Amino acid sequence: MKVSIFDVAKKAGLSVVTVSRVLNHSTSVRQKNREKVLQAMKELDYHPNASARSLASGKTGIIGLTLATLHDSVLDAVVQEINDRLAEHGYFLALSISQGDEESFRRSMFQEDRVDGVILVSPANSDIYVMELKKRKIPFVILDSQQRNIAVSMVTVNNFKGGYDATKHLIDLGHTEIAYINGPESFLSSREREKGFLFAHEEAGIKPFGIENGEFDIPSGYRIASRWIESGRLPTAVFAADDFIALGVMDAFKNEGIHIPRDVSVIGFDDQIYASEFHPKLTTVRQPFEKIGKQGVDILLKLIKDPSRRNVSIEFDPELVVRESTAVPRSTRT
Amino acid sequence: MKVSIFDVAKKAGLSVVTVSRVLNHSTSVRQKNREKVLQAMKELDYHPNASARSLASGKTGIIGLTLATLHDSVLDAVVQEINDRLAEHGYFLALSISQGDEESFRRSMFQEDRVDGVILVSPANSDIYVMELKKRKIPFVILDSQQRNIAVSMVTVNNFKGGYDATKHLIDLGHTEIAYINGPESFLSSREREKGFLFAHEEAGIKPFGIENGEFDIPSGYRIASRWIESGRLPTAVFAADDFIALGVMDAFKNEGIHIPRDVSVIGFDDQIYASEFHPKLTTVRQPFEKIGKQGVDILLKLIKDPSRRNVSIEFDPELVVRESTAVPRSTRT
DNA sequence: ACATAAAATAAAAACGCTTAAATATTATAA
DNA sequence: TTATAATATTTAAGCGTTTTTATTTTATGT
Repeated sequence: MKVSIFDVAKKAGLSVVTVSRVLNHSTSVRQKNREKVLQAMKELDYHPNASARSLASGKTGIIGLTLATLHDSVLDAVVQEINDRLAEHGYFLALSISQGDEESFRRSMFQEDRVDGVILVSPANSDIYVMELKKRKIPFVILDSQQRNIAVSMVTVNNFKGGYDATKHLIDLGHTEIAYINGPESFLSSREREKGFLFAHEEAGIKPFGIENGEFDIPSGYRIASRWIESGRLPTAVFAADDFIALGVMDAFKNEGIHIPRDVSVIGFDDQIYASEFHPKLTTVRQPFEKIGKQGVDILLKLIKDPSRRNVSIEFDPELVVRESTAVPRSTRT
Repeated sequence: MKVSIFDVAKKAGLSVVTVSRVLNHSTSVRQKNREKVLQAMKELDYHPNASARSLASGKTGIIGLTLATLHDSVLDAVVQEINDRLAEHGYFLALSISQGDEESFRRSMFQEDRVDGVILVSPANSDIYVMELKKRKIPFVILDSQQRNIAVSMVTVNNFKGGYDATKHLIDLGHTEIAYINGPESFLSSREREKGFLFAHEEAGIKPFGIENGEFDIPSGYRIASRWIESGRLPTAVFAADDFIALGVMDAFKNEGIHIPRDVSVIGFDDQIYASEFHPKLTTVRQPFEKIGKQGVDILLKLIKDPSRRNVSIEFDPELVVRESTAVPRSTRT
């Protein structure tokens, strides 16, 4: 009892091709006939079958989105933006949460011509994705790449500059005892931010208070700050590789009555939502997530339209957002 | 130069049907021939075409997931579980972030036979979804429903019990001045938790300190706690309708030197990840997100297998998780 | 070894749409 | 009015599978 394009055609007194034409917004349909078709569709409660359309046209209207984990609120903004932009263009989003292991990838939707294109967000080991996607000739773009691969399209953020800006802000305030808590070394972003931190110190001719290694999470910040407290030797400012670390650091300090920013300044990275919801509001380096998502979609859509198009890489500058967690160091005060 | 099922059949010296059989894990294929086919597939780097399969079989292998927003870390666990379970069964996940307005729904993937089933998570106004899905005969299940609709399958949590348990915990500790900060009244969960809060008080024969209204976020908790501080009249314990509110409350108290749990006890709801990452670690009422996700998938899959199956509703009990943010009230101490 | 049941294979018909080529209609200009 | 160009429509051929239905092969019991 399914109503097909034939039924619509019959009801409208036209051919199926004409119906198909109005379905695909083709121009070659007389306005009068278009209305007839639309009317027939409505009366029959007709809904096109996506599988049939895909099979015939070779396009699925689906974009695959690969995430390493859902549990990354930083990505929410990017994904939301991707979702919205894609919806504007009539695409649907297929989700693939994959740790980047070969097996889960093989089972993923890329294998069956299910998608017109793919967006990879912060892929852990993008190599295996890139190889397969290229082989299968599926257009793709990498967001927040952890590799410096020239042969692919990607949009990234200048993490070196972000690290530099954050540190410079602290130095300009008068700090000379600045600690850096890094994210995992495996992340390019960690390494780049660290370089920026180091460069700012060199430039100012001062030595870092120290560099610690953590994960991108609250407990890392808490643990490391607690160690400082125990040791009795505190930095006057800390630059955390991400907001969660910074939040953990603040939590540890605040619980010991160490006031922020009076006693210690803290600056984060990302400007994810919680950064401005806790007090003092976190000074941080903002990543332009919306821009990243939008740009990623734009690039991908162009790639889909013209697969021979050459790859493009776009890098955005992050932006320093000064809020309440940084101030001049205590010793400088009158 | 696409390699199809015909090419595989020819290479293996068998018919396309046999190839199709091994593709669909049918039993009617001699082991020897199955291997031949698999071998041919590998040699030709054959990948089946999902659109063609869907068109012929009437099944897409895709499950639609509808979320009101991505920005709800509470849902991450549910979505993750759904993703994993679905992957186990060979399904893919199509994401639809929709505010529940009619228009975005019309444009959604449900309209073109794109999905075999749908999972609705915390839908704001599920009516329009339910109507359309039923009309289109698409199996679906609602998780964390905000409506008490009997004619659909859903899995929920007993929020009344959660509210009661949280409050009872506080009362058992000796508290008699307990405040409740509610989520939006529009949420069934808010109203139910409040009822549980009230019932525990009635049962104990005491009066609540007060009931406030907020959103499910950190600023709400902070704002309300700040008001209490300003007024100079504090409850000895506060039950927050969710962990974010609780975190906001703790932030406000801690910044004023009000110690938790010595001066004020705080209990949350959900047990989302941050609950145990800040200090003191938050006592809360845990929602079994994994179970909810798993059960939702199970129900949906059964519904897909047998659409005539009658609807089922499952309700899980939440679980009190006592950590560090609650203790006996100050006055009770020796 | 033979009849019979069971299992495997083959041929052909959908599945519902798009698209290229061919044909018919309408508009435009001479 | 007629020729020509521009537009719209139709006919027919796929798109790559699955799913009957019919046929052939293999296994089972006597």
